[in-house]
Amino acid sequence: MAQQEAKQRRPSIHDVASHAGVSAATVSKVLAGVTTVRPENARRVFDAVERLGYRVDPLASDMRRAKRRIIGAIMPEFESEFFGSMVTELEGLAEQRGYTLVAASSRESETREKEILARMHDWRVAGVVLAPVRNEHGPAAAFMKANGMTGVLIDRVLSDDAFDTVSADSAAASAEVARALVGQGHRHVLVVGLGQQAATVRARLEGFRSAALQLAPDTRIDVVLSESEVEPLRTLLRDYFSKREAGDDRPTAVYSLFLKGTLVALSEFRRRGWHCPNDISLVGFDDAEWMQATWPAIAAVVQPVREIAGNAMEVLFRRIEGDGGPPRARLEPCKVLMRESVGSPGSGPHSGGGDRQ
Amino acid sequence: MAQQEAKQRRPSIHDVASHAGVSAATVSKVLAGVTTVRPENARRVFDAVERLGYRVDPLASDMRRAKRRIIGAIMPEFESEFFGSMVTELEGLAEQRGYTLVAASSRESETREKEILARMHDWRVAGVVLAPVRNEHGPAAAFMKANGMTGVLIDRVLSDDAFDTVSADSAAASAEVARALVGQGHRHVLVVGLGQQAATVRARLEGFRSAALQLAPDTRIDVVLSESEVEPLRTLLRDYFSKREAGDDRPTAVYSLFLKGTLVALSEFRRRGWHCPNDISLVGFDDAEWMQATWPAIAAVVQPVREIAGNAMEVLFRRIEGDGGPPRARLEPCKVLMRESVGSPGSGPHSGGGDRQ
DNA sequence: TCTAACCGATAAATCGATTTTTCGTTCTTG
DNA sequence: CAAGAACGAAAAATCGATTTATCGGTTAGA
Repeated sequence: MAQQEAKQRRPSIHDVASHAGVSAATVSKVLAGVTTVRPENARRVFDAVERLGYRVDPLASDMRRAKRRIIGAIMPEFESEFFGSMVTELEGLAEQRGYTLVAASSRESETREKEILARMHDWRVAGVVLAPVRNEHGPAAAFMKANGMTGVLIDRVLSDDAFDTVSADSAAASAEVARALVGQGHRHVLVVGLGQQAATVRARLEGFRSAALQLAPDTRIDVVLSESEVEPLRTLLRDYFSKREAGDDRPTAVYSLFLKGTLVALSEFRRRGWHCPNDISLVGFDDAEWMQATWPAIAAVVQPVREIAGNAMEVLFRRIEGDGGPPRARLEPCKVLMRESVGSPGSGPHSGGGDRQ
Repeated sequence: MAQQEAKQRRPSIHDVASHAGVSAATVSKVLAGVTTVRPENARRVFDAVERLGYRVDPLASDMRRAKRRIIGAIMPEFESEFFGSMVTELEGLAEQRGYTLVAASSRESETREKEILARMHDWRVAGVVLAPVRNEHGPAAAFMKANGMTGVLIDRVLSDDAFDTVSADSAAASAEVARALVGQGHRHVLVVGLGQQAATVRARLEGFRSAALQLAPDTRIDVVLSESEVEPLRTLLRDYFSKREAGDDRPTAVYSLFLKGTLVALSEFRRRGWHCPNDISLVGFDDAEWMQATWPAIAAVVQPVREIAGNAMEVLFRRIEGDGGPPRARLEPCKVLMRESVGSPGSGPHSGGGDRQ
């Protein structure tokens, strides 16, 4: 039933109206759940809807209202598990409230980020969930501000004076990593990161540093940051290890502040024939499915994707519904999974590839 | 300049018209590039557009035309690199042609897949790129057919009598994997897969089997398939290995037909203390960034994401523009990257964890 | 000279809904 | 019993564009 001839024009609200013998306005009201309609007419409308297989055209529907039921989501990339599941979550939450999510990737470019935002503004989206490439002070957030758009900033942000922010509590997680490493006896740790993501990198670095130094003031913390690209980081890391190896004072552990850094560190270990955790320990910010399948399993900070997405959507819809309170910065706690890639620095440097496990 | 008062109603085409001293129709024509407008008027329109910061409302614009400039994309998940970059590519291609991409995740559920499709039909999208959960014969494709939607099916499909299909040439790639493994001396290989994805799983399995048997007719090929979920596969695999280990006839190599299978196999190796490639070799369908950073690096079949996306969009737009030719099934060649996880079965079974490299 | 074709532009219809206004009944109530 | 409130539904306005029909004014051809 309700099987219409394919390829045909879909029935409009007027078709339903004439089939039910009422006006289009009445159909609209019935479907919106207005109670001031005679039951008899409501029934006939429902019948006609059923018979014609009618469904409201969201485009036409949104046309008439001030706020359209579309949410925009801008992520720096779609290729990682973190942003992938973030989009999945956001889409589900938007759908729950009858909104459509339009997601776009800024591909780690602030220029593109702003263009996408302009296009979403053209669509007159009700709200935007923006995961900025760098931080909350970029051109995209400025654009949103200048055009009075409503939105939430997530992930690589700390706090903002115009928008709500939701992100992982990087500092606390990093402090926990520091406690774990220092607790295992590590006193010389290398931290690697990407300077571009200034907002969170600083929080992660300082969280780690202060916790480590508090527990063991003699801890030596080296830092290798690449400005904006991942590849330069590989070179910097290579140089760093070469120098340290020559001077025989290489770190006993590496803490990567972002996923690609973990991969770069791992492959640099490979190149040098170092094995985790005997030759060096490794912890990375951001978990991934493969990390528990490889040997050794890689220790990682797990970001609370569901919580971030859920909170972002909640606060966003509050704003859409007119909440005018001051913007709030929310931090969600992470989980730190200490896996086999972390051990005591016992075996000492240059221990070679002998025994594992 | 063009900096309007924030939060204010955006200028409509009528605002531009009155500022330029012409009618809305003229503005529309000028912006559409119609040449039958007096240059003087065109200039005034452009001036007004500039002054007001006017941009066409895509919603209102699409309202009036039969085909809306929206493309729907449905992927089984967003969490993997493959589908993540697929969405990125599709989005870029849609944007290039002035279309907006609305992506949704079916979360590996055929029910959800159909619901999403129905919603996209409500939006009257111009076309759909569907990566079905199972294959081209599912309810989603049937829905598209019944409603006369235009679309392309990608990835887990072979060919269809109603829609164009674009996918990786799984069979050829699997044959190449077979040649590589047999060439290295493997004569007992386990193939693991997910039965749900019938379309491609069969192609991959048969491609592998026929090539292997052709080269070495005595090759023994075991198959472990889980019907639809990943977790059962873990159990099946565990049972399989236990039995084979007891009988002292375990395979010397594993070929996983999909990414999660590779992860399951890897962690099962971990559990048993088997190391690649000394104790067992491993090749997986689907590449991932981490596979070249771990030790050993994991051999994998790389699917041509860009080519698949590019072709899908090209054929889709051809259909949107009215091409009525018979549907075509397109196969894009894969690359096979043989990495360290594959070696000769020399060390023999139960070789233990001694020497690596 | 009169009509036909042509030009450029405007008015009006249209897309498919929602929302406001108007209007005819029926029900209260003084 | 008449005035007014209440009710339910239809008519009309609206959202912001595109497209078609129309129209006045030239110019060309018969």
